[in-house]
Amino acid sequence: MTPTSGASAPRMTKQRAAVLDALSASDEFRSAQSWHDALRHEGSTVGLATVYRSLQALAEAGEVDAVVTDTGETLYRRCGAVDEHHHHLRCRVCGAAEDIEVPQFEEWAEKVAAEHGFARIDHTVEITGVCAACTAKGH
Amino acid sequence: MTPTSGASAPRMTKQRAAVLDALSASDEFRSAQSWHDALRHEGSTVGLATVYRSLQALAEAGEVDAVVTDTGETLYRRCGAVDEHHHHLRCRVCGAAEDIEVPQFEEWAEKVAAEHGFARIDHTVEITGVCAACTAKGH
DNA sequence: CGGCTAAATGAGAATCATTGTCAAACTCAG
DNA sequence: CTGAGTTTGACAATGATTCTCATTTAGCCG
Ligand SMILES: [Zn+2]
Ligand SMILES: [Zn+2]
Ligand SMILES: [Zn+2]
Ligand SMILES: [Zn+2]
Repeated sequence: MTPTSGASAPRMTKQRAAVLDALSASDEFRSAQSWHDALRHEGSTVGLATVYRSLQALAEAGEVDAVVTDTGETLYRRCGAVDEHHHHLRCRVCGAAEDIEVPQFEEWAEKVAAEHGFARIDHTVEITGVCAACTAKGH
Repeated sequence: MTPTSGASAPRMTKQRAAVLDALSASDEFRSAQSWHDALRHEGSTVGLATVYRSLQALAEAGEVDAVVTDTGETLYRRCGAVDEHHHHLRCRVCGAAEDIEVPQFEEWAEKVAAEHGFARIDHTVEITGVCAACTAKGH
């Protein structure tokens, strides 16, 4: 065992940096496969598995947000407010999204859950639609 | 083409009835596979594909509710308030759930979306946790 | 600056939930 | 009852995500 306690920070490999870069350059929610494509188009040779692993790690670390679509696909996005808990208004067509806060929702959820005897509460609040740009394009 | 207009109501086959029965006998959110298992254990010989098709049809018809878990699995449940729009407080361990209403949420969502130029709004609000029974069992 | 070792990568196989295929079985209007 | 269009079921095919494992590499030490 390593004498130093705690979990060491993940290594900063060039591929992880590339993933982070790509995410930082766009404000859209995209799937792992989509981010992988983007990286390849930029000349990177990252493997698909690595993109999946990086995104998962980043999501767990709270560096990026992840949402699951109604088709089961997981989409990732680097949000402006890193680490801050928030929700999203996302375009189903292009993935563009904005962070939003839902007034008093957290408190309300806690209360309702407690009233029903539920513990270890978690919640999902997402609003989707078609953004102005996509609507203009006829979507 | 059939002279009568519109889509005819889906046929009531014994397997679709069986699926509906199973759903009506439980208040838990379960996956298609899980419902299929349950039906088989009851002696039914329904095929897995049929269970999937039935659940989808029922969900589209608004007869049952469907939620997508964070692992991408779709869970189905026959809710007390059929056809009424509502949200859920669900146990991540056993699937037990209760219908809940979120005060003024729909109106709020519409407003926020409109302010951002989004059209064809939809939303997801789900609260999950571990129910009292499951907590007692040490989950 | 090398050397070293555990962590990270990539190519491809393997999973898993879900969907598609198509011949056979079935519902139900007439 | 009968015929025609539906629905079913066994199984193949998908598609997203995960796993395997040999190979590379980041980060640490001297
Ligand atoms: Zn966000
Ligand atoms: Zn858009
Ligand atoms: Zn419900
Ligand atoms: Zn429970």
